[in-house]
Amino acid sequence: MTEVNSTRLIEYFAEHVPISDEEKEIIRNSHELRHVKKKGLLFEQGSHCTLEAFVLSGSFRIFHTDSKGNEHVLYFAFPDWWIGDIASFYSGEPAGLNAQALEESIVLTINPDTKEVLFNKIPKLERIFRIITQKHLTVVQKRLLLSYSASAADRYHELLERSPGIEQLVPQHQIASYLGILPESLSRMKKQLMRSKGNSF
Amino acid sequence: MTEVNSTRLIEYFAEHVPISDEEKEIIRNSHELRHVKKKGLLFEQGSHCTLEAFVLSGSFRIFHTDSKGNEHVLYFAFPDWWIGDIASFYSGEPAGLNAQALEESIVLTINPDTKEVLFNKIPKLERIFRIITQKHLTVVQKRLLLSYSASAADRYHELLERSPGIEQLVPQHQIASYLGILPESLSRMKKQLMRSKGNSF
DNA sequence: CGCGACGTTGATTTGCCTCAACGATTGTGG
DNA sequence: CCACAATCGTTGAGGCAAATCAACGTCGCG
Repeated sequence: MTEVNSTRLIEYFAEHVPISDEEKEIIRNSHELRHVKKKGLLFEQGSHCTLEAFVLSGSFRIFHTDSKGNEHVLYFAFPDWWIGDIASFYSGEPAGLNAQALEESIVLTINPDTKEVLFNKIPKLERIFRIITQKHLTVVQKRLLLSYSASAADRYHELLERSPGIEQLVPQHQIASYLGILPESLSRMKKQLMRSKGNSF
Repeated sequence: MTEVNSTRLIEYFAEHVPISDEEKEIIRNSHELRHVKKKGLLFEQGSHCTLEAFVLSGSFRIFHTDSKGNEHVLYFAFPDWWIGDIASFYSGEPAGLNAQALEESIVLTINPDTKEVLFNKIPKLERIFRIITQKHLTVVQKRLLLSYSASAADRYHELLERSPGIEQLVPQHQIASYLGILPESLSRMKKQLMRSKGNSF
């Protein structure tokens, strides 16, 4: 079972660099299969985040709860995505993020020590994670700049372009949270957009 | 001359992983020393960003100009920082960022092809850049969440804590730009802060 | 000196928040 | 299988932080 499900992760790595059979075995043995129930938490703010997870099936929201108790979605994760709290994972500090399953989900997890061993055994994996992290960084940088320069409506359109079909996958109030606005505001915004779009016919 | 100045970069790498004399030579030969005049641009929005630069002396602002012509500072860079437009550097797409020297500055630059060769010759450098990128990512993620959850005043305090002395290094209107607000708003905010702080004595 | 860059202040507007109430839908325990 | 609660989206009234537009003083510098 585990072997079967690790297959997707191996394929994923192999898309970046060639992986030998021996290395595949090492990768398989470094990860653990884990089921997460709907609304189940993979890691939690305040506790040490001791895992990074590769999503095999299902979906997650990674969010932060601020001092006023409000939740802010940092990103959503779907199959082939990695989730984790990098700062906590590598430093041992308490996590600043939560990862919650939006539905019944299956992931492959790895802990910090095992990941370090894995990097030592297969150094070329460092390259893959460098590239993944760079891609993630460019997206977050773009979102930061948009949060300064663009209206909520513009950010909404940017999200829809970058993640088509997102509206069918996550409830609207969580999209609002991702955009940094309240559900009420998104609801009003959509009404406005419908009106101006509708009028143009 | 070049050798002398490359020293800091070698030291910087050596803080992460051991570097042999032979490798030092490779690193030296991969980078070019470059002087940048005050207000000079290291790379520019719309053109392919063909360099990453390690700051030896001076300082930079990395900013984006939006469709309305407004500039937004993504970050400031000081000695020991890397600057570049990752997306453009690796993909060849037009850059979305500008890098401008705030003062007379000196950097070491590397181009994409040379960097790839460098990674092949010294694979353990991948690890260093993975770690650098991760650190950068955590900072940007935190700023993104703060832009949603915190007031401009809170973001201002966060900046001062994370970069003490920044006010002596960068003009106030550029700090406002970094915070995502207008210079007028920062000015008013500081007056307010002075008042409430002053009153507590 | 004169010009441009920078910071300040004022008056007004606006995008989004806050608080509150209310249907519709989902799901769940009795 | 129904009854009730929870979740989700919508709508309204009012408020606030920051933007906008405009004017003005100061400083540094070619």
